[in-house]
Amino acid sequence: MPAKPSGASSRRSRSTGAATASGGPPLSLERIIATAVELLDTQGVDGLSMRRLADRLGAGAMSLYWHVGNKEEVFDLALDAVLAYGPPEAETHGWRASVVHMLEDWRGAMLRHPWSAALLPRRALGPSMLGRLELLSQTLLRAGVADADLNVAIWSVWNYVMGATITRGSFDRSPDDLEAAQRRLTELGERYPSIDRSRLLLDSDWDGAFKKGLDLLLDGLTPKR
Amino acid sequence: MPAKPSGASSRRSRSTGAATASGGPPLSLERIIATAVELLDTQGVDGLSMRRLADRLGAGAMSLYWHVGNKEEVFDLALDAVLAYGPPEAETHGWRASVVHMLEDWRGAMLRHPWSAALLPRRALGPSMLGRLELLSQTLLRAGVADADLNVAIWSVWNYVMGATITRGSFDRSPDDLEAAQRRLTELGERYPSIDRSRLLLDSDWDGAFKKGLDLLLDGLTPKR
DNA sequence: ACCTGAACACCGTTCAAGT
DNA sequence: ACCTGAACACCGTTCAAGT
Repeated sequence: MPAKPSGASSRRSRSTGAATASGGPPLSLERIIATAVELLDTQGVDGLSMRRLADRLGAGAMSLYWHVGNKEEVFDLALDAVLAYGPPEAETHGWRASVVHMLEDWRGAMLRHPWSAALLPRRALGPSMLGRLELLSQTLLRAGVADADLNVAIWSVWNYVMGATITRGSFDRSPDDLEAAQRRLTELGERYPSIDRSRLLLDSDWDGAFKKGLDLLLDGLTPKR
Repeated sequence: MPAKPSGASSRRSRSTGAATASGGPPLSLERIIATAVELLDTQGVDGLSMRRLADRLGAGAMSLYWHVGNKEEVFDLALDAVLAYGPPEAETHGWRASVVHMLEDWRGAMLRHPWSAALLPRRALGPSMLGRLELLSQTLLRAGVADADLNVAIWSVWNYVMGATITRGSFDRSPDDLEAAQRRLTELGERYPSIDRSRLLLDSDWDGAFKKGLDLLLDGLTPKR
């Protein structure tokens, strides 16, 4: 069994490269991950199979296993790629702005790649999320959160973003679907009068609610001045 | 194609029943769901296959499809079974106690069946969750929440419970695993000094944090008297 | 009414082999 | 160093058939 790079080193293949059977560009970790993300975005989690991924890359079905240990690693790498964070170019003023920026960017990334939110809790934390956690941690300390309260504060924020985004994503089906669901609720009639009446499934300002709740949460977690 | 019950009617097979090939009790929706939950609890989401489920029931591989449309329906039914809610026998005093009771019961159910939290956002809302939402809705109204604020309040609570439980469940690996993860963090050294120092992955009082955060949230959502 | 096996179109992964 | 096909042990589901 030859030594495999197994995902760590992704040196680009130098020279012209014999390339793949169908004449496409040669395989590389970057290309594999980029195509995996593409496939996940368009076909969903169940749409990603090693065989389909290889096919899309113009490669033989088993070629991927040279670059990658197994399918789980593909998920980990795609997830980490999608969650990468480069802090804003412009100087943000104040700890609050930088926390909010990071969290909204995180949420945005998960909504742009709807498979990611559901996947994130099931995988180990990759560098992208560790980086975000580190930034969050440092910024909260800078904001005056006591050492003893730090972990609770971090997890509260984390939970808030995860809960809001997962829910929002799951109700982000087509308007027709939502209408149908709400109609089903109405048919069930007397069984669920209150949530039927409030049109719970339809009238929800997700973005506004997110911002508002986040403000409340940060107020609560942070020492009052 | 004969008319199938397709999950709605679950009338029990009367008479002794020819039973299954291996002589076990006859199939029924109840038995199928109960065994599915068992399998999910012991083997996880990936451990549930239609073939394995049938096998465990002492039935031929394809017998399930008489009782159930497809695998997704098995998930829906197992999820709904696990999330059923019977309000407490004893009279609870006050809206707050009854909200807290329902939410902690919900959280408890998801933690007892670790596959359920991750699955819930991906499936349509079943009767069990609709019932809980209805109860929550009515109770919040009783607590004085204005009609216009109701949906935001409901989703805030929902998001809170989901976020907290999914995260908690995902970090509920063996202590050894957690130690290893935290050690890996330490090795990465200067990269994540703050979360390494706070032992973020290890020192987390999940249950305490949940209760505290829920109290804060309910205070914030409910009109101050 | 309920259960069944054969068959189809897929999977992930190992392995020995090619260049 | 990198890519490949054959093969293995699985999947979910359809269908025609059994009782």
